[in-house]
Amino acid sequence: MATLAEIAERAGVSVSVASRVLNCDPNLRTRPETRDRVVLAAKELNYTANYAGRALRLSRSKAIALIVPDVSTPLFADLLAGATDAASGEDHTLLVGRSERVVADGDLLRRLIGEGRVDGFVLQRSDDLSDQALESLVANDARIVLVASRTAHRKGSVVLDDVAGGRLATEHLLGLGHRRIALIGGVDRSDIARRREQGYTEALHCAGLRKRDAWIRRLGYSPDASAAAAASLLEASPPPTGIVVANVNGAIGALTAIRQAGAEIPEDVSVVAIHDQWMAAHTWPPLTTVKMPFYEVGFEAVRLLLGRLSGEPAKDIVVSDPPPQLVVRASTGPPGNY
Amino acid sequence: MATLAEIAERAGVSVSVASRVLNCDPNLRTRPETRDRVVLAAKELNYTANYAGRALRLSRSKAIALIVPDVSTPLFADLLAGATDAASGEDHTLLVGRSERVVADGDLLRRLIGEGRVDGFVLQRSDDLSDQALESLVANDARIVLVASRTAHRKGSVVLDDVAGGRLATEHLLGLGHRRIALIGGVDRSDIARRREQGYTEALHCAGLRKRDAWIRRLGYSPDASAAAAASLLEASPPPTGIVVANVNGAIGALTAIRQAGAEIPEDVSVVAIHDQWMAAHTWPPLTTVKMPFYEVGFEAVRLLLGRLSGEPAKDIVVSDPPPQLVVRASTGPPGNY
DNA sequence: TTGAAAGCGCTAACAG
DNA sequence: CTGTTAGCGCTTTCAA
Repeated sequence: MATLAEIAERAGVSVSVASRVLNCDPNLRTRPETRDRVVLAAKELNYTANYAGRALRLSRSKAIALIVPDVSTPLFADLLAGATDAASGEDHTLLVGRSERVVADGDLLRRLIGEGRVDGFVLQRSDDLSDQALESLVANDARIVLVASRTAHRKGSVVLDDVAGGRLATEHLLGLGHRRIALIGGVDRSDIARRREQGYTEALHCAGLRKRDAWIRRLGYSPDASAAAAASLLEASPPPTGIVVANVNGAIGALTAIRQAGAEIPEDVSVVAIHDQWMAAHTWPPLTTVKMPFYEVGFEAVRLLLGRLSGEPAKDIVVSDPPPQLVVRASTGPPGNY
Repeated sequence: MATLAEIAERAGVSVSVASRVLNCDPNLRTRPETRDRVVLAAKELNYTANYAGRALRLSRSKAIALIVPDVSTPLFADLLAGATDAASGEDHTLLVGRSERVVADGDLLRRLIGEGRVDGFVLQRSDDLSDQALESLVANDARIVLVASRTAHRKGSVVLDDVAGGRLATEHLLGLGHRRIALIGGVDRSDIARRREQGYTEALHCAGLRKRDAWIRRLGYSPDASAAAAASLLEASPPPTGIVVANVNGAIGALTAIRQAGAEIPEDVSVVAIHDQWMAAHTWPPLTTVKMPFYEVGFEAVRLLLGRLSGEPAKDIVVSDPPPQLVVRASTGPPGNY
């Protein structure tokens, strides 16, 4: 590749002028003609600035990493797309990492930053990371932004409007006439799960209902955990006629378990899930969901991170635009009569 | 972070010695004691080599990119895991890109290399890229390795044993007693699809059967395309009693379409898919699949790329270890009697 | 056995 | 308006 020196030579100027022209240095005063020569030379030689040279000089790698617990869910694709778009919009590259590594190797993050490979991180917490471990991992580091979940003592996060999501899912069931509505939530320590449950509770209250422990399960978001939860809910007496599952992937497992237990969906029990993904249209029956703006979360998270890296103050963001949206398919219907 | 100069100073040696010690330079002869002092100093200061400095000096970024058409399928997770493991095993970082970009911006790849952001690419072809476009994209560039598919005129690829996969899926149905076996394949120009179809054909031949065009659909791997294909297959006369779907995601769509058409699985028609993913255990009925070693493909691909980058000759690899493996679930059974 | 020094490509402070 | 130059952190050649 062409170097800056070559451009400068060809344009008959010094490297510093070339550099400043190509970087659009605002307080560079140059006669248009020299400017044009530089631009032309750069184009002719197909110049692109060398990354390492710039990084070394600026001590900024212009790369950030997105660390997630699970890339095997289509939800991740949305997050990644948002993050990638925001990153490349600001001329940054995005690395993807899996959080098991990070958990196994406590100061991996700090080391990656130390090496100068990346300038910062967007981190999606893994559910098996304790609050304490998380806090110590992120400390008060401005170079780490938390995504989807947040912590009590630290600003710098982007989350969904989980309360609204939980409320919307529950209200849908309520609107269909359900009164015995169960919740398959996440594990206790997940703040996401707590917020979705709060939405569920609020919706119930607004309808003059109270939440009943017998209809609540908190086993986590995996298909298997939710399957187990669903099976046990069907044995409650009376059993619920509708179930809010706090995560699509869990709901997919729940569907299987319900059918294996011999119940019909939605005749015997309706199921609505929070989050939408393509597979939801291909379950049997197709799953009613609440679509959450996860792309936007990814997008905002890298915006926030990049902002912080250039000195903006810390803040916590709740993405509420677009708002959670109900996608009605066939897994929900009016309650049966038993 | 500590710099090499700081380490050198603390150890009372020159930077060059420090560098050579820390890089385990084989033809460096140093007395153990100096060596130890350097190592100790590095440990005390928690030294990690600065990335940009090294990259600039070596003109090697030690980063490679994995470019894929679709991150929204769990299959991608396997590929990524394999690629990541191989990359970090050789002290490289992995970037992830989506191929739409690459297609939209023809010389993105070359530019990324030019900038020195990455040393090379593992590229998974998108089906809507024509053979010609692909060839011109990768040319004979040693810094690009193709994954999952390959081209006629160029070495440097890692693919699955698709023929074996297609054969195994078909033999499974044959073994259950099916004689009218259909194929929902990929689009014509996909070499993956062609190989899987070849496996299908071979298995049929071995059983003394011939493939019939009326039982073959080549619409692509998406759930919707396969759904349409499945629906149309059910209207063939006579209809097939078993269907091999060349991709899990397609099969998930096919299942839906078949049920919507009112047919029972596997009583009326059995379905087996190539590739396995967690969702297959949660379809209804749970889907019988042929698990392919996609993690290994990712792994081998970056190995191959890294090898090529350090001068090894080009080659094409077919990953056949572990071999395709049948995962019997509930979507296949003996043919019904109609 | 070890050290000095050049130079990778870039930006920016400073000098003209 | 433009040029000179130092220096970011590293590796490696060459000399001692």
